[in-house]
Amino acid sequence: MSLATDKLDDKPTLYKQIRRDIESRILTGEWPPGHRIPFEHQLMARYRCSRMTVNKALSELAQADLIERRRRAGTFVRRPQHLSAVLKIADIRAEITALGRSYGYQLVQCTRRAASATDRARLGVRKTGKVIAITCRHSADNVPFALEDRLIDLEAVPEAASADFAAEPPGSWLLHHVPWTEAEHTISAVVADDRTADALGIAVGAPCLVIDRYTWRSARTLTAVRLLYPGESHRLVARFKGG
Amino acid sequence: MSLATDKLDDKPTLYKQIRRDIESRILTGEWPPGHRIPFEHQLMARYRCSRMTVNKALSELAQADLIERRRRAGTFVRRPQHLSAVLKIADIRAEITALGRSYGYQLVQCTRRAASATDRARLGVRKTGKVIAITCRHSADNVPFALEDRLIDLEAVPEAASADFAAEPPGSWLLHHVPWTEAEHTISAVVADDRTADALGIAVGAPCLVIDRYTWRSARTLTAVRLLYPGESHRLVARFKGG
DNA sequence: CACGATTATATGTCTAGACATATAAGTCAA
DNA sequence: TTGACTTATATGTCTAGACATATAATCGTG
Repeated sequence: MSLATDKLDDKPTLYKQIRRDIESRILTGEWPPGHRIPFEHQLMARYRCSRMTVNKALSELAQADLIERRRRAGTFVRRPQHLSAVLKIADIRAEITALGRSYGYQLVQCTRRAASATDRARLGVRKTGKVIAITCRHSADNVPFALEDRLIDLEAVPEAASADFAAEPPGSWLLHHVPWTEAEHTISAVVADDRTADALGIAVGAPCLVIDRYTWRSARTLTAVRLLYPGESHRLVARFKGG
Repeated sequence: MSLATDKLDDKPTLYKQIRRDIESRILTGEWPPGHRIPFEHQLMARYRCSRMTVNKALSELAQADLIERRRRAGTFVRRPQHLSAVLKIADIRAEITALGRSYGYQLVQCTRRAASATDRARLGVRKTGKVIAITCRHSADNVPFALEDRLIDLEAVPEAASADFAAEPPGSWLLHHVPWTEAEHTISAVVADDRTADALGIAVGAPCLVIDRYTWRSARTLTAVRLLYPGESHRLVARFKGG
């Protein structure tokens, strides 16, 4: 699962910018599966570079299975490749709409506070600063899909103070407004406590799949999020080809 | 995480041959982790090609995290990465030893029987044939690591009849004796039932991470396996870099 | 010896071409 | 209509250069 490769604090190079631009359009759903990406010669013109530079960006996206390239036909956005896609997508809205289901969002709670000891541990910061704590729920076809519990470091992401998380899911907002250099996902399992069970409409003690995601920009934690999926219903699927 | 390798029937191109040669030396252990692979200019000379061709091969291997490239220092074989290991490796023994822990294996049950309706559904076959059902436990440093529940279709894998699953874990045996063309992993969460709790030494009702893996050879299911990992202890970690 | 400055070198990116090749689309005949 | 043939075109691979940049090694100095 080699996902992307390069730190953002690298000197941005042209091919990485091209790759990023395209990847971002795909991951946000702006270019849905099946969409044909501009031809290499069009990208050459847009970015005023040689074909090899465009080709390098597209080749890497193809190697990551984000796009499919067909001679004479062009380059197309692939359907999400299961696990890697699920793990890559930082945006549940895109995940749900990619499944062809209707997306719903409810903000449960959003508070701004000085970082508690727990918050600081979670974000890996020492200094006490302000944080935003968000709890919200994502649903697919009006059925609860995932419960999100997020902490945003306001020192690292001051712009978040002015975002309206009642209108836009924090994942989407961050993806569009905040560049990051590194992310880590951890998958585990827990049983639902009262609050989780209530929010997801499942029984207390029912299994939940957990994805913890930490996002950094140059060694500084921007946000920590825990996503809880009803364990029996939601599945991460990865399909491989052997040799 | 592109596990998908290039088709064998591709016209072999030079950069692919270079990539394959190097990959093969790494995977066979001929070039162990830390080994410095030849410099680009040496590979240029060996393959009589331009640097861009060598560079393309090496870049792809680097994107796949098989090698690490450092300016001025050279290119080095990387240690196997964790998530890709978990998802790629069809063999828990390799997974545990890759973590530097001691591997233990206990066969709990191994029966050979005519496929029940449940078995047939799980394997996706219609005809009633013989199957082998295996339950076994893997441990790391003498602590239960995973419980395995496997079904092997004896029609599709007749050689399995003569394997000794008391001596060798079925995953290892299959990996070494049976070629496959496709595999699918599904990750979900459940709570431990009596039997699972007992086998893994955890409480009934404790969360477990589940990996279901199906393996096919040309549309024919060879084996279906469910792996249960104690949910709090075992974690699948994926780390990404942004661009 | 310790440490800062310099240098050599391997990789990183990029160009402006070239020819190869798969294939969608168009053409034409049965 | 259908099948066979042709053509146009987008991607696939490759070259022989160029300059940039990080850093291991070396050198020099206190």
